Amino acid sequence: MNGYDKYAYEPFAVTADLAVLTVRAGTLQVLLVERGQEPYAGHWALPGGFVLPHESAETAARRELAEETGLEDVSELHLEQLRTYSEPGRDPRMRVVTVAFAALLPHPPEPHGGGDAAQARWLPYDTAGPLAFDHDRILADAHERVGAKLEYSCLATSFCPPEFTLGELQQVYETVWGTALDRPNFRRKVLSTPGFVEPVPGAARLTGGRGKPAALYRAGEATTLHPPLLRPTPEGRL
Amino acid sequence: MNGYDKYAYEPFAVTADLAVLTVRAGTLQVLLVERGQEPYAGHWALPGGFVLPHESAETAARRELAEETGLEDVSELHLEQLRTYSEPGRDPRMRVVTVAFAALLPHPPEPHGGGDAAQARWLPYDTAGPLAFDHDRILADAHERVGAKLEYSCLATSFCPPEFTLGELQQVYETVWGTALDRPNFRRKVLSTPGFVEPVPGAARLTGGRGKPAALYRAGEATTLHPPLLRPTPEGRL
DNA sequence: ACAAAAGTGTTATAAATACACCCATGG
DNA sequence: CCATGGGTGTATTTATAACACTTTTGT
Repeated sequence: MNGYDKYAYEPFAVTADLAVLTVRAGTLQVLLVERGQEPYAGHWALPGGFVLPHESAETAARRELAEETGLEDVSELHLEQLRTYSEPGRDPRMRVVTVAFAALLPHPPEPHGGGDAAQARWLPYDTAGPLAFDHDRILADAHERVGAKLEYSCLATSFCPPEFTLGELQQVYETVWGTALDRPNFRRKVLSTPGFVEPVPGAARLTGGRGKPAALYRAGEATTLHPPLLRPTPEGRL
Repeated sequence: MNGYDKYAYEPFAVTADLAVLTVRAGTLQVLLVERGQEPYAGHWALPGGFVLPHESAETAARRELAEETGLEDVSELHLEQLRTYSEPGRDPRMRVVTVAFAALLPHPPEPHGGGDAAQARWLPYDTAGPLAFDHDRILADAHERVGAKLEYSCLATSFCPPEFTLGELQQVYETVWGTALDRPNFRRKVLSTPGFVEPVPGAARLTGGRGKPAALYRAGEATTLHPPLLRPTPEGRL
């Protein structure tokens, strides 16, 4: 803690990278950018960029999110700080410490493609091939974290538009977890948790072209689920 | 992503700070160091220090932990990455990005006091007054995270010596959560979770000077708890 | 008429909760 | 013999899981 010579060490660059996730047509999708330069030119990578001197990592992440998606108001979106990746050698050029975030979007706008990236696109999570740097791992961590948070938080509504059906909400769980859920039980669970969702007087039919019109709900005040909604057979089982 | 001039920006310093927690005599205690220099000279702070050019944040945290506690083998201890604190102005001297970790220790060795700190000491969590920088918040985040992980992981055994009684294990939960638990139910829950603890043939009596000698257990193979062991009345209740 | 999706009801099982009670030891 | 902590048993309540069944729409 002594000295504090700003230039005593090789400087660290700090970046904020984003795993922007959405659920569309029953699949989990990620917003990826194609790199235009070496290293990893032509590879897909998570959007992100340097944290500027006056910014916090979260501010930088929000700025990158707005640039990449073209959304005007990004201030209300849930940003989940995942963890920080600081292994030496992550980036061949210099020492980069990356603070990773997960963002959950409802109905995805077509990506802006602005900024430095060659192009930005939504790609299915499963086929999001080998990514640049250690972004495969960051993306996997994001998936795991979001899956876990669905169990004990009301986060799932972040994937939904302002008004949604219980079927859509259930599809969020099923898509992220990769398992089917029993509809009656899911319904009871959600409705019996005070503040998870609240009904909207009026109904629309959305899920498919067919079927009975579903009642609409809005996200409620609650943020946590008690008791939690556990995944059928979690991986960590012994 | 263009240019990559290492010195284009004001450099960021990256530090790894530690919330080292232990349970002693029914209280949650934190390892704190007294600062010898401005700013916050005389204030208590979390131990920590710069991440060196060749280190990851976790490696740096482990190094600091060894220096501060004087423990020889720190490689087996559980280090939990909490989150990264990057708000500008956290440190009045320069731009410091801190990756925070929580460490859980069994029977605490008296702190070494080595390194740059004036002195290091275990202090009760409750009375760990206002700390330097934003360390109050980091410490609170550590407490919250550890409390939450006790619910669905076998982390509690990290607070216990290699061989421990179920009473000691229960005391970890009660101390971290600040609530009393029903002993018979706790016992059943722990023993019915395969791989949480495994019995040691032999018994000792530890908790007080009195009472029936308690059977000893070792930590098992399992890392997660299914179903979880939920806190009686979690805060996020609506 | 049929498929598809929403919504309701019922039952069986498993888990969490709240106790009452006995056992072994130190003072 | 009593306080203290360990350990066992059991009933109640609550939550989960697995279904069968009705309703409303589009084709």
